[in-house]
Amino acid sequence: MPALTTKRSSLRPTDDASLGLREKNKIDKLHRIKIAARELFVTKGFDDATTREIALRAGVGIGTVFIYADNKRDLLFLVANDELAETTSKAEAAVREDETCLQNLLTVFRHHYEFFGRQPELSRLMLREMAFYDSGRQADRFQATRERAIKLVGAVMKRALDRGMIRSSEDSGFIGWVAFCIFQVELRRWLMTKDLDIDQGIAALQRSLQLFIQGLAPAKECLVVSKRPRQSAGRGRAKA
Amino acid sequence: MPALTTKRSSLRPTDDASLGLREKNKIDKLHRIKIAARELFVTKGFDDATTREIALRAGVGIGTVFIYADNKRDLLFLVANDELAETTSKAEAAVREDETCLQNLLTVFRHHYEFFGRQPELSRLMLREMAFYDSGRQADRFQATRERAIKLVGAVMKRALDRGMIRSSEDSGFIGWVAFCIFQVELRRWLMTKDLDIDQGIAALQRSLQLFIQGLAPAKECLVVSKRPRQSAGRGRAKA
DNA sequence: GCTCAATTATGACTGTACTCAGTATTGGGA
DNA sequence: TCCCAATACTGAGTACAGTCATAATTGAGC
Repeated sequence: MPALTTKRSSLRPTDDASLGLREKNKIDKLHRIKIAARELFVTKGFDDATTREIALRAGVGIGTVFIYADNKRDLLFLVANDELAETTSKAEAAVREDETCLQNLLTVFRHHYEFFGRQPELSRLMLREMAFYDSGRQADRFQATRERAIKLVGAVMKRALDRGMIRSSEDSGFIGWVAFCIFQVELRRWLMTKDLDIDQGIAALQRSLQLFIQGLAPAKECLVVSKRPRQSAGRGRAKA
Repeated sequence: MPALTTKRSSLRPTDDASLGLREKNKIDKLHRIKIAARELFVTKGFDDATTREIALRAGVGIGTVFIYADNKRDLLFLVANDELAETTSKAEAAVREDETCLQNLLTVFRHHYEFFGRQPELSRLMLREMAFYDSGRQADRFQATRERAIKLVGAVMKRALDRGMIRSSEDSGFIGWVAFCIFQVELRRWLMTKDLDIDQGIAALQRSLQLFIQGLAPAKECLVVSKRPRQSAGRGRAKA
């Protein structure tokens, strides 16, 4: 069981004497709600974990829960935000100046596969909201972290462009975006598989990214030589 | 168990004397529920349309609604399935033997942009489920139509490969899948914009797909050989 | 320490999706 | 025609997410 709790970098429960009682209580309540929600989501699943039970376990009233998260879905992000931000930071740190573009992409994405693979059911729910979130308190932060990840992929691409390892008329941010598109959909597909084998998932992603890098351009010589084999006789599907 | 929806090509309310009363009633009820759900979803939005009101308007009991759809989300698919299937069929028919790969892709995807742009709020909800649906009665059919669209993109790619308009060591089905990945995420992004201008959305998609087709290869030998202006690519954009 | 406006917490209450035990309808067999 | 099992329909009932008027807590000014 890998540590479910976050690094103690940011929100620590209750020290820091500089804060007033009011502030300390708020931080503490938030922390308890976070812990309770995580435990119940993980053990019972999202639907079967009731907000009342979360409130009970956190030792707060039901109304209090909805001060810290806008709705039940938002609780999901509350639970995941710290860990996801940390995942992105680790991915940032793992990028290597001297590696190939593809290798760096796979490194970044592997960190995310590991994160999402840890709690598949919750990940599926989170990814569902990732696309169209209704700006809840916590979903905002989630989205911000996602932007950071997209930027990171763009940075990887920029480095590769600068060093001449790849070539394109488009700018690195846009290239990163397209790579991120592929990552997102591949991740989704992987999360629907049974065993969730990371190496297998990454291998599939690698294949897609390799295809993206290679492109589909016909080698010029081929175009020149070949005389467009016109087999347009049958199988015409076009109508009207 | 006879399927609820697939008996006839397009469910018309109540003719076909060969059917028993029982069957006819079922088809009729389903039809009324579909109409009622569509009207209320469109006028009041998904959240504000209550299942009770849908039942009332359809002239059935609330329990009956949940015989035909597994849950409220499933009602969404009930409403959209016919139209989406039709959209895919139209897209299939619009593919042209003599067009470029990119052009055919854009034609297929434009049909889908038009469909989803018609009811943006409902589309966003539907797309949310597209990735991870919890196999409700209607969601299954939705997913099947999606598979058909992926196959269609693969077929477009196959044709382009066969005619030498594109080149790749990968098979057409897989190439189609990657193109579909890009389409999906671009569509999602487009649906989050304010004005939902189709030409604008398609232009963005085109840029991504063009990048995919071009690739990022530093083109070792290709670069050396390429003295020829690639005239065949000069088709530019579609009707727009 | 005391006062009191500002902030934070609370849980009874509301409206919702969805269930299921019971009722009504159908069609084939007599 | 009538009967009755199989099928389809129903709405009162249940459990839930989320609200909001009220209560409790805090800390600055005295």
